[in-house]
Amino acid sequence: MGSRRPTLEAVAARARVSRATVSRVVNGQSTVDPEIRDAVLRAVAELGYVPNSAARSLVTRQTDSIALVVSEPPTRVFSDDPLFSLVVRTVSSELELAGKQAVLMLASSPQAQARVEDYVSSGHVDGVMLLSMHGADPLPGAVARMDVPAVSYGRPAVELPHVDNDNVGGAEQAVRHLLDSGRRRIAAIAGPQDMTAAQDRLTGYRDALRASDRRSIVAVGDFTRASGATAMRHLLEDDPGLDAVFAANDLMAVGALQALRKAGRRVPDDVAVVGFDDIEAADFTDPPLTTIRHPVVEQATAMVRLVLTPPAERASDRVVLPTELIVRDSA
Amino acid sequence: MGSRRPTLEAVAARARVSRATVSRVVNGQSTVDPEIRDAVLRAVAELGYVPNSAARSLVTRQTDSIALVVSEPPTRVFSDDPLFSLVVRTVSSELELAGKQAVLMLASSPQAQARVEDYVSSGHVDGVMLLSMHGADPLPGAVARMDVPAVSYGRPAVELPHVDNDNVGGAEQAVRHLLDSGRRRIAAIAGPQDMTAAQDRLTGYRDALRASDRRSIVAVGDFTRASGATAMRHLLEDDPGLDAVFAANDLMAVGALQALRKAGRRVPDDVAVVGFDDIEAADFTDPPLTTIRHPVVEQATAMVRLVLTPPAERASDRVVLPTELIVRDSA
DNA sequence: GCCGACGCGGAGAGCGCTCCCATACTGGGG
DNA sequence: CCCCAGTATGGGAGCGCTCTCCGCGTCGGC
Repeated sequence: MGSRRPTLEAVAARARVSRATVSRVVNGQSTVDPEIRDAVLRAVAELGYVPNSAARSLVTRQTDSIALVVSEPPTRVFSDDPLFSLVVRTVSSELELAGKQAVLMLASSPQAQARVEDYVSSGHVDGVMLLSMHGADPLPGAVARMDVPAVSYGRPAVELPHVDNDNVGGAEQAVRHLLDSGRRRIAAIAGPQDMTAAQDRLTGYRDALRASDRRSIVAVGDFTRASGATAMRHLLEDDPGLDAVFAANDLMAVGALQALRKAGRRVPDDVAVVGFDDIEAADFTDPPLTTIRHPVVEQATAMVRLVLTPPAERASDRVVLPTELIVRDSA
Repeated sequence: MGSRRPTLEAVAARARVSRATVSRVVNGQSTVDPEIRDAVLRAVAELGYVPNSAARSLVTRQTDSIALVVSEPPTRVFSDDPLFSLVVRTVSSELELAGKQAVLMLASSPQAQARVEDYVSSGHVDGVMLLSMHGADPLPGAVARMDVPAVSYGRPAVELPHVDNDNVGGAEQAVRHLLDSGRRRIAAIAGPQDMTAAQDRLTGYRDALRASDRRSIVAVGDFTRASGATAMRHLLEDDPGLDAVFAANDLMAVGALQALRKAGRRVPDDVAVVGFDDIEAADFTDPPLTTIRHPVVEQATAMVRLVLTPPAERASDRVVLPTELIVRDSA
């Protein structure tokens, strides 16, 4: 083992051809005589030749790997884990299909961010995918300025190609469902407003209410269950007559469910509840949660496709995927 | 934008020194006159120079990245997700501390495995970490044969440096706890025997029983909840007099809990139950599950340390981390 | 029968970097 | 005052690969 790996040169010598010819064979060019091609292939097999990737990418200027940058502090929100896992897995296997490799980078700390920037600008990767939800995150901006294709999972705060689910439309869907079932006084528990998803969901709620000429009543949470419960209590104090609530994510909806029960309101009889995300647990709550499902796998797939498509050939720099209303018992 | 990135050469020209000197400065060698060093640094900053990693690793023969190869079919076992997520995060940030990058690779299909082998042997990475639990997995064997440091998370079926938790000891701990609390007839629900962890846990169970001269009674599950319930039913049929059960993982323990309830046995009064893993849900079962916790983060950290240490300098090729008995209400 | 076209293989440059080695220059001791 | 050690800098080779020429040979058409 210790010995150096065989080079193109060695293969060429063994097959009695030139380096160029071996290169042509290895890279699958058609202009090679079948007989010579076979000889080369045999030499490759005998020597166990594998091209040196550093040498190759030095001249081709591409690396066949794409970075997936996750810029959330680890396990920040518990509900992120399944999402993280699913997105990582989808991205990775989708990339594999295209003959590319996923390089996972965490960018939780400022130093880590700097490392990411260096890594990317040193030409390690052919593209960058961002998984980052906070508006204050400096990374999307930084990445957008580098001359490497970059896309984001979810709408970033800055101008950057991205694929998002239709948060506005999903929220509208939720509220319209409430409206259609005869609810009159529909409150919202909004998410942290430094996240675009939270902003968009609030916008959807407002749009839907405005369209039907109803007043909005909003409490803001931070996407955790506890904050959902607190927000629900406030909402109940402010407007005891409310008969429905739209929570910007399921975790907060679960909190709302608990607060509602504690306040003696029946769900859905007295108050209807709709969540957002369709997390695993939504099916196990009491009552099971009506919610908005968004296509995580499709979104990840679309993101991969986007980053792999040269900007010039893209139909659009922005993909928005439809959401789906999942009706269970809570509304 | 658009234009080529500046090279060492450009920096040298601007700083009016030679390439070699710039290289020395960039790589932090001490033998450079402070004045010249400053001039170089200034040129670097002005030009926004970042070293080309391909060129560098072509000559240094190292890439500063390490592969993390996950060879489970995606989301096979639901309980794997948190583990996957935690290990990935730990490995990634631990590697970052050492100035290395994590390259995540999925090797679920045979083609993907082949890709991994090519990737590794083409010199893309300086080391490989394996996350694979099945004995039938051919990858550990393949990787062990290449001249790149490889380590495994969990004991692999083949000879390969690894860091594992003490599955044998943990199972012994569990059984001993049962023994100490006066249980006389202790059954086991074993995991799939093509996984080393499952083998070891069964061994621990047997060892502990043998030490106290008791007979073992074993049903085999596949680490899922449903299989735990089924196994429990069988155990109850075979030996209605049993008063304790050790399940090789928590998911199966949860299944056992359900089967026990359905059979009218009270836990822990009639039958004591101990699980393994200490998953999130172990705290929420009824009754809360007594279980064996193993140090996931420490294990991942130790694995990183192992792969980063040249074989010659290693104290040992095998690290085994202690487990901890978490006593709740089920036993 | 000659010439152009075309197909295929080879030579060689060069990608951006590191590192060995030679060279210049400094200072201290004899 | 000269020489030699010691130290900082430059020159240059070469890592392994791709790709652009270039040339050779063959074939077909007029």
